[in-house]
Formats: sequence, C-alpha cells, structure tokens
Amino acid sequence: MTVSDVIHAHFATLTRAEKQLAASLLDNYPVSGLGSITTVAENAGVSTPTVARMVQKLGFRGFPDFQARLHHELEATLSSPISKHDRWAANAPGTHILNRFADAIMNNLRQTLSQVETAEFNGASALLADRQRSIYIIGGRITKALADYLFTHLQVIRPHVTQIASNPSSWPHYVLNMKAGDVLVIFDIRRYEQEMETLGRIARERGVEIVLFTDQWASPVAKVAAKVFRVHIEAPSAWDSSVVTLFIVEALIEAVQSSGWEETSDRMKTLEGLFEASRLFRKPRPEVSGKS
Amino acid sequence: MTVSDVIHAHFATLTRAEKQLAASLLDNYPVSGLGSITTVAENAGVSTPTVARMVQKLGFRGFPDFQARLHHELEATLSSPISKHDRWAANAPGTHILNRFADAIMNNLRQTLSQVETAEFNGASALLADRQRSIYIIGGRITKALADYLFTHLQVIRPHVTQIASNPSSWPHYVLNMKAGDVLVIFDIRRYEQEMETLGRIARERGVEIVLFTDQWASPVAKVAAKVFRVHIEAPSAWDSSVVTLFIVEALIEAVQSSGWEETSDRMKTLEGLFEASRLFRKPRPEVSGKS
DNA sequence: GGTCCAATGAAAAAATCTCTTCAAAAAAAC
DNA sequence: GTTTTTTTGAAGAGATTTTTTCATTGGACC
Repeated sequence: MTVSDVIHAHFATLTRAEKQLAASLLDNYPVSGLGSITTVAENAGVSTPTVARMVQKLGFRGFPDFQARLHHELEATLSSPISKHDRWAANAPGTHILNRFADAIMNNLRQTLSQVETAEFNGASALLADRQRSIYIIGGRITKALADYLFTHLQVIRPHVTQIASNPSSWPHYVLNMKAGDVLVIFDIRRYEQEMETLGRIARERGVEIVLFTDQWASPVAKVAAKVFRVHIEAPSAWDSSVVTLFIVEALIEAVQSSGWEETSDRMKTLEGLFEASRLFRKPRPEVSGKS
Repeated sequence: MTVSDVIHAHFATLTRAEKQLAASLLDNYPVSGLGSITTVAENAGVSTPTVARMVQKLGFRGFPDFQARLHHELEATLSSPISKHDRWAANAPGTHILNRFADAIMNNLRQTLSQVETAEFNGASALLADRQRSIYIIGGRITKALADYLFTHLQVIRPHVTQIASNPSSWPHYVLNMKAGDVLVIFDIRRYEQEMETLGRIARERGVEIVLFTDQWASPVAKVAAKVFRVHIEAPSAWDSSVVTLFIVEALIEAVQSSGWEETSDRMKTLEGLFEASRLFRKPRPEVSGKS
C-alpha cells in the first residue's frame, strides 16, 4: 500500500487544512513530500503542526517515518528496469483501459494541434467574438453534448447565442432568422448526418459564416465552411473520442472570452446576481422526498 | 547540469573517503542521496563531516542545498516524458492559447491519472455494467453536457438508463423509481450545487450506489458516494476545463461496453435497423427550406 | 626513522527541524 | 443567537541534523 493509497483512503476523514495538505502532497507526488516538514507545510499553505498531525492520523509514527516511506516508494519506482514513467496511471497495468486511452488521446491531441492552423483558430475566435453577429450552434446525435457545452458558455459570454434543436423539422425556423454575417457552428463527426450538409448549404447561401468541427476525414459540410477544425478522434473503443474536440472548444471559449473581457465580466456579475435572486424565490430547504 | 554530472566532473579530485561516498551516491542515484546527512554518511560508510565537506567541494552551499537540487531533478525526471513537450501546436507561438491550454490539460490528465484508483475505476465500471441495476445520470449547469454525453452512449450500450432533468422540482419523481442497488451518476464540479448533496443523501438512504465525478476539492456529495473520481480541472481560463472529466467518462464507457460486448453488439445492430426504418418514414429528401 | 601534511572522524556548537501545548478562530450543534 | 465542539496555527520545548573545530591517523617525502 503506497503513501498515495493511504492518503486516498483517509481523504474523507480529513479536515479542511488537511485536505489542502493532502492535495498538495498528491499534486506532484511524491516529490512534494520530500522536503522538510517546514517546506512541505509552506508549499501546502498550512502550518507545520497540521503536517505533523496529519501524518500521525494517517498511521505513520511521525514525519520522518512518513518520509522514509516516500523514499522507499521512490526507490522502487525509479529502480524498476523499465521505469514506470511511460505509464499514465501509475497504479494501473500498462494495458489497462485508462493507460491505453491516455496514449490514444495524447496522439490525437498532438496530431490535431500539429495540423490546426493558428490563423484558422484565430479567425474562428474572431467570428464568435464579434457582437454584431448572431451565433447559432448545432450538433449531431453524439456531438449534441459538445454543442450544448459551447452554447452554455457562449451564452454567458455574449448575447445573441442560439442553440438549434436537433430535430431537423424545426430547422427552417432558425434559418429564417439568420442574416448575412451571422455564424453557424456545426459539429459533424463521422456518421455524418445528411441533413447537416443541407443545413450548411442553405445557411451559406444566405451569407452565413460556418464554423465546422469535424474529424480528420472531414464532413461534407467542409465545402461550405469558412473555418474548419479537423480533429483526430480515434480511441481504443467502439466509439470515437470527443476529448480533443472538447479541448478545441474550450480553447475557443477562452479566446472569445478574453477578447471581450470587460463586457463578459459584467455579464458574469449580473448572472451571479440573478442566480442569487432566483435562490431567494425558492423554499429554504428544497426537500427531495423519497417517500413512496 | 545534473548533480550526477557534477559528481562525475569532480571525481578525479576526490579523496579516498569522498570517492567512496560519490560511488555510493551514484549507485542507486538519486534515491541514495535523499535521506539525512547522517543516513547518507552511514550508507556510504563515511563520517558526516566527509559528506558536508564534499558537497561544498562540489560547489553546493551545503547539504540542504545539495538535496534541494536532487529534489528538483527528481521532479523534472518524474514529470518530463509527458510534459516536456514544449510546443504542441508547432505553427503557433508558445504562448498561444492553444499551447497554454495543451500544457494545462496534459498536467490535469497526468495528475488525475496518477491519483485515480484503478479499483475505483473498475468498481464504477462494474456498477454501470450490471444489467440488474438501473442507471440514473444527472449533471449541473456546466456539467449537464457531460451527463448528456454519458447518457447518450450508455443508452445504446444497455437498458434501464435514465437522464435526470436539471430542474430539482422534478427529482422526487425519479427518486421514487430508484430501488436499492440502482446506480446514480452525479456530476458536481465546483460551485457545488447544494441540491445535489440533498439528492445524493436521499438516494443513498434508499440504498442507491452513487458514482461521483467531481474536482480535486471534492463536492460534498463525496461523503455518500460509493465511487468518486476527483478530476483536475484547472485551465488558463476563467472557466474550468471539462476535458479530463470527459476523458474519464469515455474510458468508463469503453470499459462498460467491453464488459458486455455480445449484448451491446446486438443492441447496436438493432439500433442501426431502427435508424434505417425511421428514415424510411420520412420524405425522401427532407428539404430544409429557407423561404420566408 | 623522522617530519610534514592532507585526510579523516569524534565531538561540540550552531542551526534547523519536529512535535507538543495552548489559545484563538471556525464550524457545528442547539 | 448562543453554546459547544472541532480545527487551526503561534510559540516554544525538545530532538535531530548540519556544520565547524580539532585531535588523530596514515601516507609521502627527505
């Protein structure tokens, strides 16, 4: 049982300052636990007694004992012939799904980023940041969650953001409102949905700028899109991975956000206020009753 | 220049006892240098003054300085294979948001994986794979998209999967249907929503097993959860990152899927058929008309 | 063999670290 | 809102570690 295991096992029973310390120890484990008790305490932002107390609570005879255990672990880790650094989840076998997935994601991320044009990214970010343009967002069956995520954030950052319902029969109503210069963000990953292409074409005809998130094989919508992100989505799974797509989405959100921070900041404060107000409307303790 | 390099560089000028000490340090480097000066001296079979003298001879300000250098090296070694990727998007400047984000995500991934218990992961996967148990999934304002993603996939993989609407007033209806042994997946990332804790507690009281996705500071729901994933969510942004959470979700989906591949495969084929059939019901070319 | 000098470790001094006590602050319970 | 309990860090006592001092050893050179 490693020190890390011990910390995890006791985590629930730790107090606030101790949790803070535990987090600091696990963060950059095990190096963060190597200095003197004073250093460890300072790094974690707690007092030395907290450190002394916690290691005893964890079952060690004292800080020196705790540290000796760390040294032994480190020795074991470092001296193993093929040192375990190439493993992600150190405590899982190399073939565990977590490690295989991590490898795949790393590859996807590296390949995607080596191909993405900074200009493309900046251009897309500028389109989404432009308050003159209305934004429409749509995703497919699987990518709906990503569209939803982008929508939830953009909605806070700026006005005039609309999420398009997945049901194609409702689309004409949205297209009706789009004007030239508006932006349509489409998520279309393989098993390309044919209606997407139609939607993209028609929007383009009306002068709408299209930002497309797709996979490396590129959805047919790419033909009419102003900005295209070709994301690598392979995973050791029957399903494609959306992790890297979400990565790009988040980076884009940040780019849009920072381009108009003043305004966004105001909007977020107002939103806080609204949340607060809506809380006041509720009953003090909203019981979720389980009685049958 | 590493400590090891320094020792080698000075090796010729060392005295007998110092050579003995140097050999001891290089043997099983760098762990042998981690203990107190007393321990190091004992292991090498020399006196403590020899150690103190030599490290000064090597150019360090004293034994603590020497040891601090070792710690830094260790830190770099332990994290390097993964994070030393200095630039992700080769064609973007190192400070471009894409590169800064990539660094942050890699850190999150590394730290999260080093902390996630394989047993915890396998346990959660087993819970979700058990066809005897019904699955309920709920997310907060931001994490709704993740809950949605998990739901969309699990729904294909197995029966009895329900997504809980975000409106707390509808929750009692869901709880009413939960029976002991059922599984409730909760996404609760900071700005923990208080109602989540209530929901978790009540579900737990009814014997429901809770799987929680939260951040490194742990939502209060953790107290009643059977399995907890504490994901690192830091990003160079005003928002938290959900990328690593999605990563875990996808790995979990794959784990659940592969545990019952036979059945899932059948279900997916049936689903294909249903998609096909539903297409036939529609008009041949569903025009998305833009006429106003 | 004798002298000298660098090298070494015992021992003490100085510095630092670890742990305990205790009072204040925070949280929880009432 | 008050009381009780728990948590927390400042301060200091005690232990340990690091450094320095210094006497001894062992080898080099005459």
